[in-house]
Amino acid sequence: MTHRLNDRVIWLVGRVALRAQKVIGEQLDGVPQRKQHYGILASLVDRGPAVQAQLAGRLQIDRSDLVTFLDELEAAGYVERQTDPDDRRRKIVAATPAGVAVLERLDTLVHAADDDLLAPLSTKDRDTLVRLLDRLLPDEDR
Amino acid sequence: MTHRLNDRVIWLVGRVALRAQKVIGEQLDGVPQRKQHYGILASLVDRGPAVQAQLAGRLQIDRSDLVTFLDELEAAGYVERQTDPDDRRRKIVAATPAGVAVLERLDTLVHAADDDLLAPLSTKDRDTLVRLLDRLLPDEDR
DNA sequence: CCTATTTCAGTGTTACTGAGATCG
DNA sequence: CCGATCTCAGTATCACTGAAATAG
Repeated sequence: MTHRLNDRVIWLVGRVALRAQKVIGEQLDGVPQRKQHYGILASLVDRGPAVQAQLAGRLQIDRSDLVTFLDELEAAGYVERQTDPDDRRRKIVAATPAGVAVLERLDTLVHAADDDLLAPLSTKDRDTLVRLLDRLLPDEDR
Repeated sequence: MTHRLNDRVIWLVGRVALRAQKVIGEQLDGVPQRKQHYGILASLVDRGPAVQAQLAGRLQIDRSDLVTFLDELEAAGYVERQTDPDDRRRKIVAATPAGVAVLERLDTLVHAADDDLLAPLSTKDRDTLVRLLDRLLPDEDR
């Protein structure tokens, strides 16, 4: 009870996320891609192509915002949108080879940002933190 | 390397913070106070009165935004601003008895939100998570 | 006709920036 | 005159809302 704020995860995680945002912002400074571009490419590469609505659900990005991010990635040649032959309302999104390449460059930066953020923790503690945070996400997001 | 996004704390913590924000939003629905009001009151009560700039630093709230939140809390009678007699540029902010009371009501809601967010974790794991997250914050924020 | 999907425009929220006012 | 503090107005970022367009 002495330090309420340090005992409330709701508060703590917001603070840490704010700091994380700054750190990743520094790493991506001057790079035309952002956190969300990284997330989209990573999801497409690691988990395969997806229909936009699925992809939005997977990443918990608003379907509306996803349109914009995909527009940007498509314009840069990093993803492709193809109409689903089985249901022409849908568009299947996939990463291009150039997208895979840029993802790997971005991942280096994101990894560096992680190292920065996690500097106070040992390797073991980092793993524990990842595992615990992961369990807080709804199943469909994993 | 199979699931990049689940291994990057920068990404994970953003997702969790987003979920946390929703959960606390639900708990505070209909309550005129917000997360930041809670944070301010908790800091003032648990760590004592402070000059605005210090308080902003402690909470990592922008000094500019703090003005607005304090205006609201002061109008409601939950905090008082007094000019520092030693330096009349400064204003010392303190919680009033009414502020202490409302903090305790808010804390119940925040605690409930935490329980909701942390539902998948055991008590022990929750403690571990709090401890790890806390270590990621710069010293001056604790 | 109704539903699902993508897209677009507008809104709300939250944090930040820069400059003015006051005071030491 | 300089620097610190608080305040105010405007900007930027990011997520959300609601509806149009297209198609099953």
